[in-house]
Amino acid sequence: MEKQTATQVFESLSSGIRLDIYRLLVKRGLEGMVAGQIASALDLPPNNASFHLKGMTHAGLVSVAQEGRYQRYRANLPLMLELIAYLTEECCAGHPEQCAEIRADSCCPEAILPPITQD
Amino acid sequence: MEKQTATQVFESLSSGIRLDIYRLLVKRGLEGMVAGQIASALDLPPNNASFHLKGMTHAGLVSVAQEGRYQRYRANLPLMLELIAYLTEECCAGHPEQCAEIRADSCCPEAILPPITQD
DNA sequence: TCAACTATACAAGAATTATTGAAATATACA
DNA sequence: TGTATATTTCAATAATTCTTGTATAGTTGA
Repeated sequence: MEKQTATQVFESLSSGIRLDIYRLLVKRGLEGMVAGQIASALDLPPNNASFHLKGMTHAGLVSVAQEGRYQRYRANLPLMLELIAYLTEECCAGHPEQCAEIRADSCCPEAILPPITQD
Repeated sequence: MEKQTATQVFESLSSGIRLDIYRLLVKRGLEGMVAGQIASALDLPPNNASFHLKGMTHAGLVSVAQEGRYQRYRANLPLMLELIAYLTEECCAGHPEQCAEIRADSCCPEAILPPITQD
């Protein structure tokens, strides 16, 4: 993954509005939502929702498909998986035993580890 | 996880410099790096590195421990795991069969799925 | 074609963030 | 105590992003 792709995705999710949009779309899965639905679900002016959706689309975080006069948006879950891989690339290089258990648990987001202790 | 925590983490990673810092620290694992090392590794003015590290620390993305006159920074990996759980909360609600395979593969970041097809 | 509807594009001001240089704080060591 | 080192804080400017209102483009169905 290119660094610019990663920063664009993170920039997209750094706004409360865009984070709400993304999580809403993740919940909807393959069904997705059309722009107007998103705007009214989150009580946003349609042009503001459109502004944020444009940025998210450009970052690849959501996809858009035209349906007549509607625009249907869907979350791009695979991109999130690529992003996680990018972040943990070469994790704990040189000391694989350190992060073995961390990466193992990262396979099950439900299992949250306690914070790293500071020596 | 609180929404504000999530947006702060994403905001932290939305800058190329901070993303570089985070990935550098992930590679170092528990060993971490002191501020000066980080600045010279990334060819940054020390005060600029400090500026970004402060924000990342406030977001919880990195932790800091004093070692004499040095400040040692470490990546907070568990927070990233919480974040992933937060993002995929109620994923594909109502149609669990849709995302079953996606979530299964999310357990192994190496396996990247093709983009979601748009109907 | 016309009117209603959906959505995006554009422009302007407010607000936020980034970068740099200079100064300050704190620790280490002779 | 005095000097050097490590890091942070502060101030000022530059750059970017957010929000709102208005205008434009495309689609639908009478």
